[in-house]
Amino acid sequence: MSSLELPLASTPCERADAARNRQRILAAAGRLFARDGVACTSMDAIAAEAGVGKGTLFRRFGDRASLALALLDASSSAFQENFIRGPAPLGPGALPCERLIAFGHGLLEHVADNGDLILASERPSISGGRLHAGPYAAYRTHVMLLIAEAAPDLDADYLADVLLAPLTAELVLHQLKERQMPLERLAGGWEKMVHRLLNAGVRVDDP
Amino acid sequence: MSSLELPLASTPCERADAARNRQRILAAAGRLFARDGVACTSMDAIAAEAGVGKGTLFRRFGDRASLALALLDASSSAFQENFIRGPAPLGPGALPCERLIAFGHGLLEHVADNGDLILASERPSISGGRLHAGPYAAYRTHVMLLIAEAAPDLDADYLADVLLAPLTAELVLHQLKERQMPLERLAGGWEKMVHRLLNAGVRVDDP
DNA sequence: AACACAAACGGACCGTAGTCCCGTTGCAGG
DNA sequence: CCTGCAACGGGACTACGGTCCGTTTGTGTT
Repeated sequence: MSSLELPLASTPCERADAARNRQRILAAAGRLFARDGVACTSMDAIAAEAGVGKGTLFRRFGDRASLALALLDASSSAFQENFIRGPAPLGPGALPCERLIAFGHGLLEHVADNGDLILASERPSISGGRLHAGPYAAYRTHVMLLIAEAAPDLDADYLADVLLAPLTAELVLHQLKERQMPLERLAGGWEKMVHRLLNAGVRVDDP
Repeated sequence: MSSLELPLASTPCERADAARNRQRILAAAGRLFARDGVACTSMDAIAAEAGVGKGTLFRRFGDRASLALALLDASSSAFQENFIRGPAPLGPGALPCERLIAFGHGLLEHVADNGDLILASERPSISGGRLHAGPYAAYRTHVMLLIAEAAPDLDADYLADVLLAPLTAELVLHQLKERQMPLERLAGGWEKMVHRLLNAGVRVDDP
């Protein structure tokens, strides 16, 4: 645990056939997910479509959730880059409260765009999977720092979990699809909620 | 469709062997869940322990989640009864904000007591399972009414989901077990959060 | 008591996620 | 170019949730 070596980083050259197969698998998974939907695509089908054996698929990606995570990596990293180093109000430069609101808007959009894939990446066999793997830790740290900056009297460590909870893919997709709430309503509700929570005692101008 | 006869309504009494087997199955499941843990108990094992076939098990309870729900029914119904008709501050009689805080405390306790079972009942194959089945709808309606009463200018329909999200079994168990947050901290954080959200502009006395 | 029939029973069966092991192959060193 | 070996490949295998269907059994009727 202490001497954790990143396997990808420590193997400068992945064997050529392995790299080729990884690409094939990612491409095949993307194709099938787009064609049949994430939920209706089995790992067998992905392996077949990629022209590799099942063993290879699981050797490369460990499990279904990690494969979904790998497919999400690009857009997920872009979002992280934006809220860490991007332009205000999402990135540095704006007030913490405004950044937090922008973060919620960005995450809502990210979930609306990549919902099914995120859901698949959050559904591992072990309990509390999404809280361990994936970008949750990064989101959490970011939100915690913003809360601590905006309202030092609050329990930022706890509130970070609280504020991330309503942005969960399962809930957001349910609100969008089953409950037919438009994305703008979720964004507006989030904005007002964050304002009231962080600026308690300060009158918020509602337009 | 017009001359539809309800088959269930015409069979007031369940057949004796069916009732006997239901009891056997519930008892066996309770025993194995207690002995080996919910996550490590297979449906096959429950059927064997109950001395019935697998078909019978699934005929009675539909799927794993519903079986967990049936085992939860007693304590879950008791909690519902309490916040609907029980004594204040959980039941009627207190201010909506106080009732909402008490509701959160009650639900946190319920989750802390029955976490693994709730988790099993929330993990069906279909997406967003916990939002469709189980007591979520009742919780949601209750919370929505309290919000609407306490702060009519808020989007109670949306905020009900938001406030229930941090009380999810997955998150609460993670906070309690992995993050080692004591239950009192979650309760305190919830209380302060609800106060700030519903009483924005009103100074809350912090002891 | 005998009967008829719906309901319940139970285990064979299926699809899927994930594991394992052995034959194969790319790659470095001689 | 040849060789050794560690990593890779692939499919047979397991465990599990869930379904199906031929058989049994409880129950109301005559």
